[in-house]
Amino acid sequence: MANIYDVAKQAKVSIATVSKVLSNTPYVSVTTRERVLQVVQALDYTPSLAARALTGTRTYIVGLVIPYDPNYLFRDPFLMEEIRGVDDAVTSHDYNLLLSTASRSPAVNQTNQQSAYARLLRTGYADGAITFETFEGDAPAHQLETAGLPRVSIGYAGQQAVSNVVHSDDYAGSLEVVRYLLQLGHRRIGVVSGPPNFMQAMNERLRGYQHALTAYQLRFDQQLVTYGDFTSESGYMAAGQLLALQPRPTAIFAMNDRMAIGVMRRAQEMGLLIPADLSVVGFDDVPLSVAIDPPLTTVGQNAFVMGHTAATLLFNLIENPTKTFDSVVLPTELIIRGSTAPLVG
Amino acid sequence: MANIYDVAKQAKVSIATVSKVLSNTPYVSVTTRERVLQVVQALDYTPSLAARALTGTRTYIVGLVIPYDPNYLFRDPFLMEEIRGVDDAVTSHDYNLLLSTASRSPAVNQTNQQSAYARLLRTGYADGAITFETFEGDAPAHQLETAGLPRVSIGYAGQQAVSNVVHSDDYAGSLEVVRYLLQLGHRRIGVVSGPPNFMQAMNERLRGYQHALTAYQLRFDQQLVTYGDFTSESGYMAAGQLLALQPRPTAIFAMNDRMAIGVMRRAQEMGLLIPADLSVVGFDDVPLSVAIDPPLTTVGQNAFVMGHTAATLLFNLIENPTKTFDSVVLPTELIIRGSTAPLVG
DNA sequence: AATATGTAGTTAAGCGTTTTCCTATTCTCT
DNA sequence: AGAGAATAGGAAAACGCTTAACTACATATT
Repeated sequence: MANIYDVAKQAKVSIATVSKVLSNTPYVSVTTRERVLQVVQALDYTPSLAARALTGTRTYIVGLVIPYDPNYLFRDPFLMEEIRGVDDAVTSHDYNLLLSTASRSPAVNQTNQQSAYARLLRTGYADGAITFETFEGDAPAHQLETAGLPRVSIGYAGQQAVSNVVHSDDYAGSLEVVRYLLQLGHRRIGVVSGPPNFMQAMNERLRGYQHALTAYQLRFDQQLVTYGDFTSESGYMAAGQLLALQPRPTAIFAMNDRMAIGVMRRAQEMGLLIPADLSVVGFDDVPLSVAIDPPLTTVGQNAFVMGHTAATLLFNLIENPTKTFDSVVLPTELIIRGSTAPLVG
Repeated sequence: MANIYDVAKQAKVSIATVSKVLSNTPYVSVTTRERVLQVVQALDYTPSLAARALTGTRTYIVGLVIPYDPNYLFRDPFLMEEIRGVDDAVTSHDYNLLLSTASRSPAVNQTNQQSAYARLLRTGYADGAITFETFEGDAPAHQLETAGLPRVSIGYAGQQAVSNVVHSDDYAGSLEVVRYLLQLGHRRIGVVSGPPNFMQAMNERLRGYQHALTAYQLRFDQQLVTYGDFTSESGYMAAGQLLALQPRPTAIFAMNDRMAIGVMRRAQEMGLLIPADLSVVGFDDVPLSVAIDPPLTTVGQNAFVMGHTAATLLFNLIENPTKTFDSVVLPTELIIRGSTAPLVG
């Protein structure tokens, strides 16, 4: 592979000039710049990451700390999209992504003694890091921060005062979809949430639900809230519970699409027509939600954009480490399809 | 952070000696070695990756090329486990993982102009690469190979003559489970496969199915083969098709556990008892398969081990690039649970 | 006793960049 | 026209490590 000397020689300049051209430093004449760039092209020259890193300026690498949790796999389709978003942003900044998987319980994994965060720091080899919602308390985030490594987390901060987080506006999305159901005339709205205290996002969605009710002077009824584990099977089960209630709910808000699909299946098996007898809404807007019958009304959130945003924010932070932020909240979108209808009678 | 000079100074040796100690080069006295190691400990010294890479010997980084395909997400829980296995092996070798996501169709992603493979090469920054089953033909693999970069792929080689691949013994696993059903007395065994020509693994499992039949002098009946898309919903649909057949199959082999769960649900809804009226088997042994009722008989394959193995093989290859191999096939395990029973009557 | 061999450790070159400090040339004023 | 500023480019140091080549000494071999 060509190095900077090869370029310099062919362009008849010093390596310093080549470096300047590549870093857009001023005081290089247009003709020289052009000439150098042409040689760069011709030789397919890419600066060596290692050498760049060694000079101490930039490593052109950001760490990606992926949480691993047996249960967490539920979030998977989302995770993958988020990663892709991160990767996209990172790549377009000419950066690279260094991966670490982090076990929730360190014991799971014998060989990995150090935490993913510690490893990231040890190599001294990243300009920043993207982490996901910190199960492990704020220790890891702080660990990175005290080491002076810019970090952006995807997810909620939790009780801890962690800054630089990005997540969807789960509260508002939930508020909006429940308000929509209320406007349709529904008053008894069942809920299928995620596992209690598993993800902050679920709490936020519950909060949105409650506030929507309050706005309509409705009492919150604990009976109407059930808990699934994100699988469509658990939605199916939860629906059984909810639809046995007297009086029966006329709408069900499942807090992800897969559970909503389970709800629909159960309802249909019970002979209920959707949306005539029961309105069903989900959350996420997974591809499957358009494919089913009737297509699912849901709250859209864009995992790719989330990852992309997080990475972009990280680059801002790398540019200017003092410009931290509290949290960036991405809007959700109410997507009305065929699974909801006004309450009749 | 401490560097090699700090260590050398404290240990009262030259930096060369420190380096030798760390790389286990002979001709360092035990006392000196001990002393150096103690200082290394005390200073929490870790060699700079950048500097190491620059000397041209090793980068201590391997690339991980993750395929991305909207449909591919179905394989997700598996992918995540495989990645974890890779990460585990890589970490225990004191290596790091550089991530690239590769889109099946380049058009999906505007910003990523170059293929993940090309990017990996450009940085010149990996000692090897792990890739996943190559949708994109053998071009990428060859691209890496001609660049002299050791590579191991997880999955099947496809039609192309790609070496250094590792995958499960799908054929044998399938053969074994179908033979087991045959031994139980079943003769009409329905199949729910994956999307046609999507993954080589599915073809292998079909081949196993056919050979098991042949061994029992049974004719292969195309009617008994249906195709799902790995979701439990698709298993549910496929089961409807299969169970409408006359005479009805007495056993169904779903080629992943999620589809098997869909099959079970459909059968149960139709009033069939499992395993009394219908035996059901899956493939993969996902955590859920023990949790359902009855627990699912399935073919276990270990994604973590697969990833770990691939990485370990890659390190062998890095040590000795000439020692390539054709393919490493990981055994599967027939796991008999409650969803299968001898055919009665 | 002289030479060869083995062991322990050091010196110094080199990896490919970035960047600071210089020098040289060309403008721009007065 | 001459001084100072702006522009253009180069020389060389520094980043932190590995390794080949070397020195020095102790031990073994003849």
